[in-house]
Amino acid sequence: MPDHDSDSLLNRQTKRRRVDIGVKRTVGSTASTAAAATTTTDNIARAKAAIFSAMNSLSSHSQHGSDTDSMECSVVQPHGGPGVVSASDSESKSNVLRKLLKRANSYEDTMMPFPGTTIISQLLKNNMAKNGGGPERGDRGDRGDRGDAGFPGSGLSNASSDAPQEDACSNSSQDSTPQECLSPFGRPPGLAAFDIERLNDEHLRAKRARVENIIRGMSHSPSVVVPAASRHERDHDMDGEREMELDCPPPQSQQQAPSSPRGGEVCSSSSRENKRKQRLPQQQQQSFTQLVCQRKEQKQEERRQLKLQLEDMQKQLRQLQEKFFQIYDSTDDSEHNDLHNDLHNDIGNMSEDSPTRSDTGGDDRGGDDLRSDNEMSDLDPGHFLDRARALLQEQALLADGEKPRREGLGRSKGQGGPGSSMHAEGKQLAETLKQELNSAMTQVVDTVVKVFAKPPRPTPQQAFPPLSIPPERFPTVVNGDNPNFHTANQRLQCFGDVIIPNPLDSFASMPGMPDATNDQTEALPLVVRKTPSEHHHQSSAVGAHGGHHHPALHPSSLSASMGFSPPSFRHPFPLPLMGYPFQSPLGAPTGGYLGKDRSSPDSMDLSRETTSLRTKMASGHHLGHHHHRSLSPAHPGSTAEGLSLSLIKSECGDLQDMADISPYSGSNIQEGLSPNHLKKAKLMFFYTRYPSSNMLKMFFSDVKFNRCITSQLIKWFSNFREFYYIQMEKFARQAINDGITGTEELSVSRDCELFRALNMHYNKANDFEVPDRFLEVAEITLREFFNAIVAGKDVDPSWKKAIYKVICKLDSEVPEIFKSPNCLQELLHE
DNA sequence: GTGAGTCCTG
DNA sequence: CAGGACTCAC
Repeated sequence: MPDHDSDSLLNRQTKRRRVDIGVKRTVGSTASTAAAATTTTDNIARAKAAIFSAMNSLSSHSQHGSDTDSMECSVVQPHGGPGVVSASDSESKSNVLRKLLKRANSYEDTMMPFPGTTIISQLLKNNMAKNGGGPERGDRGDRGDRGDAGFPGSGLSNASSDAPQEDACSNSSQDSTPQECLSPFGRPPGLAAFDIERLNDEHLRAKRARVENIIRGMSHSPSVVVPAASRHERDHDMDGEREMELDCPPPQSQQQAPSSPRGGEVCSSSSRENKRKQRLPQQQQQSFTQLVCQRKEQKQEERRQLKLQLEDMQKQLRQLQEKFFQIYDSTDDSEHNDLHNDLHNDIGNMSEDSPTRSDTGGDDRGGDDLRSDNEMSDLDPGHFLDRARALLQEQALLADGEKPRREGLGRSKGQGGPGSSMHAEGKQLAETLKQELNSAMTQVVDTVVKVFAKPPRPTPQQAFPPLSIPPERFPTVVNGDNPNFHTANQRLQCFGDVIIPNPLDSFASMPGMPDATNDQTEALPLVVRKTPSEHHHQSSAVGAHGGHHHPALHPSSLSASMGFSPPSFRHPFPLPLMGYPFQSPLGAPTGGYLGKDRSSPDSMDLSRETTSLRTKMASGHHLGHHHHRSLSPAHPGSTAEGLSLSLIKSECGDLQDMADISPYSGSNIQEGLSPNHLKKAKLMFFYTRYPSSNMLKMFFSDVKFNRCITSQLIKWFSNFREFYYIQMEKFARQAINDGITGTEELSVSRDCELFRALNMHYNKANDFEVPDRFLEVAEITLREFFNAIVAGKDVDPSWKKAIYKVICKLDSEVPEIFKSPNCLQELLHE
């Protein structure tokens, strides 16, 4: 996995870790890497074939799309008369396949309003076919179980026709035995069949029947036990492989779901089987009975997986149907007639044709196929169940009295009144829906196909089901009971999210899960995947501002990034910020400050200070600034400052009294220093360079003093002095350089450069008249520096201390007005 | 040990 | 302007 330069180290590490895990997993569970790779390729190829088939379903509305399908499946499919069932296996095979394909096309036609559903049906068809039947064929599964006999009412006579048919189509290579190639369930995969239980039972029974057939065949030819076994095993493996290729992915997504205990079962079972498989190479002579037992276990696992997958698909299908019904619920009856007719026909298709549909017989779709399907389904109790369910669903969605009309409509699909205006509207709606679904579907399909087409650089044979498997691979497959089966699938699943998006996942989650696409394209290897619903929920929850966060602690993005620390944030309304606007000496709390200073140079100063404060805040201090922001959005500067100061308080751990003061309490005592306090301190510097702590307390009586506040104020003045002395030294040296020889030539006036620099620093707004005394002190200081430098005292590291001593004695008394909290306002208004 | 102050850095 | 390191006096 290529590391992106822009990725942070953490991300890179994470990615690497994930990849490593993935590799470990794969390697750990792979007995034969090469074989596993081949199997993976096979799986990919098959998945590709399935995708292409689905795409064809989308793009091809033609009833003859079966040609394409068969071509892609590498199966030469002669076109025979529909409904003709040959007694020979090969013919039966062909017919069944053709039927299936045709049926699929007819589904496509009827399902056009639901492109996604069409694909789902395709996939389901594949799976169901592999599993040997449709959901509603549980009873038939019984029949098949009893003896592979043909189904009464079904045109198919072989018990194992359908699934292997698909297998043959997708794998296109196995010398499948007739039994394997023939499925007892030559019926269309019904999506409307919501009876999962029956489907699974049928599936299991079909598997069992096949296994028994295999056993029988093996027992009849002991002389060829090993080769036959190999062959059978290979076939079975291929079959299982194919099944897993489609079956596994959805279970994986569900495996991750905490609420899916079956996922764990599958996982454990898979691991168990893998272990078993790894042992098998040393037990080449083990009885086939044992293999059969294992096969049964595997079938059960597959069944469970299939069940989960079907559940997902059915959920999505229901969502689609409900949406569709809701859309047309508001339309009139005529619309219902037409659209519901179509829809129900589709549903009937998915549920292997409903009685109603069988009655009509005038469907647009292939009549023969449908009829045969109907014939089969008519005798199926499960079909009535499905039908009843569909009706109930309709009733729930439609107004009373709709049902009879619907029934009548059901009889004549496509007979909906074309002249109805509502019908036209409905058509428009349908078109819109189609387009939307088509676009979504196209996106997903393109993505999947793209991904599939890229990585393995498949050869033509790999792109589609390989025609043959290298003989040398047989032993591996046989011995390991297809050990690569799980391995490859695991690998596919593990990297499915990144490298190989599972086609089933994409399709399954497509209709109702817009996130599915993102989910798949996201680089989330080995990361626990949520079920689509979970995903959706999660994303929605995130969108809804993370329901997991405590309401009181809703940190803003900034606070979150800064590492908001609730414990240190005891007061809901930090006073530094809160109090500041209310006592602002510069004007009204709400805007007076900004309104006045914004136009003045001082506002820039304050902005700068604010910026610095913000910088400080951003430098890793923890503040509940989101409260400030929300409470005084009009005072970003003061807010920041207050925060900064409150931060200081927090850091000092002197927050005991903070909770006592509320910004609305009217108290003049602030918990922190505001920008105005800083400004005031600067102005005070014109009078005193070395204020004592007591003095500061006196002049900042509106501030609740603590160690931190005092230190802060002292630090302020220290900084003032620093700048002051720096300027003095600077100008003293400059004077020396200018050739001044005597201190008498040195003077500090209001228009001199030194004063301007100082005034700019302490009185940027120039809205305060600097006392003359300060000029005197500045002049004295400058001369001191000049003399010291001239005397060469600056060689002494502490040569300034003597100057400090002198200057500290020059402090003058600060006017009483500075003791007023509103001194700034008063001073600046003078 | 603590506070005040300075120096240096950012 | 703040913070850290450091010194120094108490």
